[in-house]
Amino acid sequence: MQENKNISKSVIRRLPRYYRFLGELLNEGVEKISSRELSERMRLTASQIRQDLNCFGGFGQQGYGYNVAELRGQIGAILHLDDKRTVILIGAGNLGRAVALHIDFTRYGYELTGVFDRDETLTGESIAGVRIRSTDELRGFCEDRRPNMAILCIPRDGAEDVVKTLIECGVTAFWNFSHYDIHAEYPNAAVENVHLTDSLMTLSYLMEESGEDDTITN
Amino acid sequence: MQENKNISKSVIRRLPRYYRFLGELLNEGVEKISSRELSERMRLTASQIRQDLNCFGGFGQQGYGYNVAELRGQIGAILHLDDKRTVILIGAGNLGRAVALHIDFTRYGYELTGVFDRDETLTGESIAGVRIRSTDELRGFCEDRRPNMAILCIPRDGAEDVVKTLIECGVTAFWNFSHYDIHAEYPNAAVENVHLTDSLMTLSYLMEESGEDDTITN
DNA sequence: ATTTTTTTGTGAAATTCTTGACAACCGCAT
DNA sequence: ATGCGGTTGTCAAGAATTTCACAAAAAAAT
Repeated sequence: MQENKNISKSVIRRLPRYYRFLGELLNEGVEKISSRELSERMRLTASQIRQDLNCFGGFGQQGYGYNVAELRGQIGAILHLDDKRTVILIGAGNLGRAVALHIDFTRYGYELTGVFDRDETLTGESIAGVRIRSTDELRGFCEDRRPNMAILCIPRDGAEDVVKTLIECGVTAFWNFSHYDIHAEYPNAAVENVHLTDSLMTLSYLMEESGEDDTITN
Repeated sequence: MQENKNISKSVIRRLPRYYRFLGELLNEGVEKISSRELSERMRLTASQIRQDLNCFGGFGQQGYGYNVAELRGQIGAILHLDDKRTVILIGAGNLGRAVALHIDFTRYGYELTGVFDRDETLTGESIAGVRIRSTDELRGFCEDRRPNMAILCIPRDGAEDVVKTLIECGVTAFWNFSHYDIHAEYPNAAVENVHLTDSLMTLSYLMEESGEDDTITN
């Protein structure tokens, strides 16, 4: 499988949603589904679903559709959800805590192995069963334990240095909740920026425009 | 101003980022900036910046560039960040609390006026200075206070009913952190879905592909 | 004043993404 | 066996988005 013929980012961004919907269908006991049925449920075109899935190989069967369990498994594999990975959290404030507690990491193959905060008064406390360490220990810990991914829940000002340190220690993936944009200085790093305030501002725009119709395309 | 000639969603999604970078420039005391300089900073093309801004009117001056403070103000206005709005939070779990405490709502024109949770043992507690109410009070509260927006930090199963209730009470904007997809049943609603797990799964994919280069376009 | 440099605004080309259309195929009923 | 309804995989058209390129305009330099 995995044809790897230049998969576009647009397709990748839809895969988790497919995975989610297929999980729901599985819960409901649905065994097979056609691209048309799925398209109605997900509010997109059947053509897009077929096109997307076809990037990775023929998971469907003509006249039948797609087997829900199998397709979900395939997408999970494409997303590498079966891989075992370790993750550290930088920043144990409100947001960091919530992410650590709210996300079911094991479900996506991750294990939370370290939590760091520059506020030394937090050192020793635990979040999600993991002891909070001082940021001073960050470099030593990473060189030793080699985490695969780092979650950044820190203010903008500290972020640049932390990223630099982590890159030096070989961390190449970042789930970035900070207001700092990790950019192309590190071309081999994988970055997902979660800019909550950007999302809120987008909503502010949409709120006003949503009534007036025909002003927004796509 | 505001030409309103079918602004595409892609452009809208970039506006908050412009706003953020212009805020930083302002903090640094930068007075004017050219599309080229801004493009280097933001890692996108100068052409795109000019094209984007031009959707809303000519904010720049040839041979000079853009005035940082003025441009930021204009984008803020386009995003309606000056409007006064009220928002309620549904779900006072880890994530709900973190959002309530972490986001500086007043900065974007919002006031948090209500918090609801179906867990009655939380009733009476306060988050961010707002008393937690039982979900039973939701309908009454909304009919009375008419909040403009609702933040959903609840599990998937409760979400559908809550959305239905809120729509009936005239709430038309949703900042949705739940796993439930609010979809086109409500064509006039403005929705921003923040699917954290989708983002995590995307990162899982990118982690694996980021080394192998030329497999991802865009 | 005049020229040079810089930079925007914008039409058009290039690229990317989505949708439409249909042949090939499968399962099922007859 | 054979035909029918349904569905995929895929190619090509269509739409949207991004980039290019340059005239017009402003500022700076001479």
